[in-house]
Amino acid sequence: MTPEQLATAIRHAVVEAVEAGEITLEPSQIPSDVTVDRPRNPEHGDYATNIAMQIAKAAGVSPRVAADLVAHRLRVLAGIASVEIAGPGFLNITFDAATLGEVARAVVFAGEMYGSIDRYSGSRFNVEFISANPTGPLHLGHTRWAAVGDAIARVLVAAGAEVQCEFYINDRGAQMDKFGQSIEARAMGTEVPEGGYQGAYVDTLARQVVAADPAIVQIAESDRWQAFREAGYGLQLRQQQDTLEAFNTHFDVWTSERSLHASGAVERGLAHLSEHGHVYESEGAVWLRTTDFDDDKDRVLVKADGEFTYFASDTAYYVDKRDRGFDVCIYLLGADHHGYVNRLRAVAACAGDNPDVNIEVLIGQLVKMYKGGEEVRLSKRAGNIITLEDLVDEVGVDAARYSLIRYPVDSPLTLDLDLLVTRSNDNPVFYVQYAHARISSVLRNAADLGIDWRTSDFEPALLTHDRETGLLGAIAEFPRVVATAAELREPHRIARYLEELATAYHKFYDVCRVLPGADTELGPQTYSRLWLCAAARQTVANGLAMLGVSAPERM
RNA sequence: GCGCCCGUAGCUCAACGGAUAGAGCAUCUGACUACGGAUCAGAAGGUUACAAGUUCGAAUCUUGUCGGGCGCACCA
Repeated sequence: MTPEQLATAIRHAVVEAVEAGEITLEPSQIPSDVTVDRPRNPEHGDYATNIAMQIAKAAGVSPRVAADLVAHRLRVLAGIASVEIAGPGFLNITFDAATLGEVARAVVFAGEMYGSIDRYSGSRFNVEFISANPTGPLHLGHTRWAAVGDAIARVLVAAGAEVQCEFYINDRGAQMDKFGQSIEARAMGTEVPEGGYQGAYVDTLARQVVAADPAIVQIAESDRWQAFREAGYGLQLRQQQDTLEAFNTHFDVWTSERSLHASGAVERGLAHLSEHGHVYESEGAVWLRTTDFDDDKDRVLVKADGEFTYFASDTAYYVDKRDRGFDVCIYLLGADHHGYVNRLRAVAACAGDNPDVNIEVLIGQLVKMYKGGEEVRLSKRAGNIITLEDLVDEVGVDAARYSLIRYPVDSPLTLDLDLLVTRSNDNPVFYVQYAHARISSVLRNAADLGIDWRTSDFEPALLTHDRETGLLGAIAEFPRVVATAAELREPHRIARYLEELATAYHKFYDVCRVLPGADTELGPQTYSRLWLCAAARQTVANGLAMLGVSAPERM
């Protein structure tokens, strides 16, 4: 019996009590999601539920009475050893040893699919993140989303969703012109224009552009900056793409703002919005009445000079995504863009969609970084930006991704580069990976001894040691953690869970000898513990895969 | 001024409204001539910023105050 099945059984017991006339509840008063916790205190059993306290009031009975009605229906179920009523009305449930042990077998059989659930099967998600200008390298501000956005996508996939990761290239507008003019200036040895790009990378781009096309310097001065702009654009975009692939973050689709205009998607988007009646003209400009839907002020789509605004591209892009068949469009934005939330939701509403369903804007707070006890400030002008590549060079892909993913994004994150490079528990990725390597070592040693646990008898009832049941319980939690992480779009829950799972394994390993040694002989216990090890390793590996972090067999 | 986010151990942070608020780091004390000591066992460390409220139960929900971050374009 899994925790999920237990929850179902508990709900069923409530329904039975109602049908038997023992308590009176409306169908809506029976919780659809029954809470089943793993208590911290082992005296409280393997699992605990608060169902009695939830229904007591509506049923007009005391929690203890409600608890008793549920308890005696659970006690007769196969696999449940005991059900006790405790405290204000908690039900503390203990499984038979074999019931818990069966988890190991199920995990081994499920393999890489363990933890995959069907919560979102049939749903199509578009996850857009980073979406930087192609005018420079990706920096720390983008890095958090590069890791977290990718992990969110992986978790949603594990939850059964069809997911497309998308990068929106802001390749239109004045900043691109400044970019071109800056490269040109460096190549021609002239002054970088006011407000232009100063970083050393501009020099590098200039050299690369000229090296690839020496004739570019011969172009007439009036047109030359545009040639530099296009050449630099191509190089910089390529560089961003290579960096992200090396970071284990893959985008299925790269959509450029220019292409939205070239393909007529912008006009189509505006037409779509007009049909829904939220577009109007005023003071020579065309506006979207976003104030119909909670925005502070209406937004301009077409300026008085006839130019489309950036906002026009955004609205068209949203309509385009929905036309491509996505049920939910997720936007991951930095805190410096939180002012966009209401207007983006308003766009969805203006397009005739439900902003509570079809669009989701997640805001991530900014990342600070310390080195040598001092904050490393981000400043493109001063040229001391930390790029995603810098971070990876310092700490490696696994540590960088893990450190960025293991915290919720709604609070600002402070990372200490000096601690990240040390292989201590300040960087728990090593703790988790070590558990995987350690299990791998045990299984390797077993094979060297000629022990084939797969073809041996697995006896789940032998796994009764506290450290064994603790590990089994941790393994059994995984699918529920995936469900929560997916529903809340919080992949940090996977990381935190993996740390608990690793702890459970290390504790088990410390006390429970697996392979035959001085005091232990090859027998059923060895085989059963090897099954448990295999299940633990599989779960660790599956969890790390959801974070895009490697699961090494040796470290 | 208005809006969003945050305030938890010395530090970095956890905790889908549940039982005694937990980890790691730092400090202190222990554990292998058997499977990887990058581990494990233990000690110490708290008025969950503050004040009211909601309820069987609040770090979590509501309101207010204080403190910090970010944002309020016919820029992109």
